[in-house]
Amino acid sequence: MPKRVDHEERRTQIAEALIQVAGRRGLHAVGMRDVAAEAGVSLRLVQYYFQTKEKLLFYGLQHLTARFTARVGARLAAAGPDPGPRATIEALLLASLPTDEESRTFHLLYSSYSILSVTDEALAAQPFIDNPDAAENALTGLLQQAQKTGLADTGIDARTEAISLLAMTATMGTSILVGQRTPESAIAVLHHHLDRIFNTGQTPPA
Amino acid sequence: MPKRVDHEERRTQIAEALIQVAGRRGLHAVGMRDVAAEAGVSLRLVQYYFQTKEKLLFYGLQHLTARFTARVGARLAAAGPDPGPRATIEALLLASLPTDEESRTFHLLYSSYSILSVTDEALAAQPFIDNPDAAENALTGLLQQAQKTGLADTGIDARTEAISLLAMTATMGTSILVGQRTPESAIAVLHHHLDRIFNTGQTPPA
DNA sequence: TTCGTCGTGATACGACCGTACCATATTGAT
DNA sequence: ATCAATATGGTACGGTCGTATCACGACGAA
Repeated sequence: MPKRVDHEERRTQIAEALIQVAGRRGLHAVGMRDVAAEAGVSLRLVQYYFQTKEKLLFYGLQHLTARFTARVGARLAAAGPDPGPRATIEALLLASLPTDEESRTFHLLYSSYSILSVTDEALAAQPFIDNPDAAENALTGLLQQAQKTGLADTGIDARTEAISLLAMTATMGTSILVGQRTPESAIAVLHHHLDRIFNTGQTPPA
Repeated sequence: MPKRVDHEERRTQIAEALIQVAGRRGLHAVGMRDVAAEAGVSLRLVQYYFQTKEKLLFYGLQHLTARFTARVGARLAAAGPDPGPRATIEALLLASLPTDEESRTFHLLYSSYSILSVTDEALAAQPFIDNPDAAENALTGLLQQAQKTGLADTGIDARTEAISLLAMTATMGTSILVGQRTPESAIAVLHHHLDRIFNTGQTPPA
C-alpha cells in the first residue's frame, strides 16, 4: 500500500478549511471546491475523505462543537483551579460571546447550522441538538450548588435562571455579530443578572 | 398601453410566494423558479417585477417585517383599549414566539436573513437592522412608564431588562423552532421575569 | 518481483440557477 | 387605424455545483 496517510488527521484539516471559508463567506456559500482550495488539496481529495458534501457538513459540525468545547475548557482552566460557581458560570457565558475571530466563527456557524436544521431533517437528526441541553443542565447544577453553599440567592429558580442566562447570551452574541451591540454592553447585561442572582456580600439578604 | 396591472399588488403576491416557499424549504433553498411556481406565474414575470433575485430578497424582507408589525399591532389591539404596561409587554413578547405557522415562518426567515446579513454586506445595509433597536426602545419606554406609575419595581434598570426580555424571547423562539423547547416552557420563563419586574401586589416592596 | 490496493490528479457529466433574449398579444394615445 | 408602451410567455445561454469516471504513481505483502 502507498503512503498510508492518517485519515482522521486529513479529515480534520479539511474540516478546518470548511470552517475557515464558511466563517468568511457564510455556510450557504461554501462549495467543495472552496474547501479544497482553502485546505490546499485537490477537489478529488475532499471527495475521497468525505464522499459527499452532506457528510462533510456533518463532520464540520462535529468538529466545530469539539473545538468549542475545548475552548470553553481552556477558559475554565485559565480561571484557576476550583474557581467559585460565579467565576465558572461567567467563564462559560463569556466564552460563548463572539469577541474574537474564533468565537465569531463559532457563533456564526453554529447559528447557521441551527437555522439550517429547521428545514433540513437530516441535519436535525445530528447530535448537536442535545448540546444546548447539556449546557443548560451544567449551568443549572452550578446554580443549585451555589444556592446550597449560600453564594446564590435561594429565592431564585435555578433552571429558569440557567435557561435565561443562556438564552440572553445567545441572542446578544448574534447582536454582536451583526454589529448591533458591542461585546461590552452584552457583558454588562450578563453581569447585571449575575449580580442579581449571586449574593455579592454588599447586598445582604433580607 | 395594455392591461395596466397594479405593480405593487403583484410584487406583494410574489413576495408572499417567496415567504411561503422559504418558510417551507429554507431561505437558502429558494430559487426564482420556485417562487414563480408558488405564485402561479411564469418565471419571466418574477423577473419582470423584480429584475434580480437580490431585489426580490430585499423586498421579501421588507414585506416580512411589515407583515410582522401588522400582526403585533393586531395582537395589541386584541388586548383591549389601553391595556396596562405589563399586558402590552406580554403581548409584544408572546407575539414574537413561533407558536403557529405564520409566526414560525416569521421567526425562521427573520433569523435566516439576520445570519445571512453577517456575511452579505448588501443585506447588512438593509433597513431591518434598526428594527430591533425600535423594539428595544419601545420596551424600555414601557418599563419606565410602569416604574413611574408604581407598577414596576423602581430598583431595576429599564433598558437592561428590556434588552434581556427581548434577547430571551429571541433565543427561546429559535429553541421552539428546532423542537428543543415547548412554547409553554418559554412562556413560563418570560412570566417568571415579568413577575420579578412588575409589582404584582402579592409581593409588596420593602 | 509481482500484485493489489491506497492515495491522488485531472477532467468530464448532468443538473440547476440566475439572467438575457426574442416574440407577441393587449390597449391607450394620436 | 397606427403606433408605441406594457405585460407576459417561451426559451436559450453561461456559469457553477456536486458527483462520477478514468488514469496513474506509490508502496507493502506475497
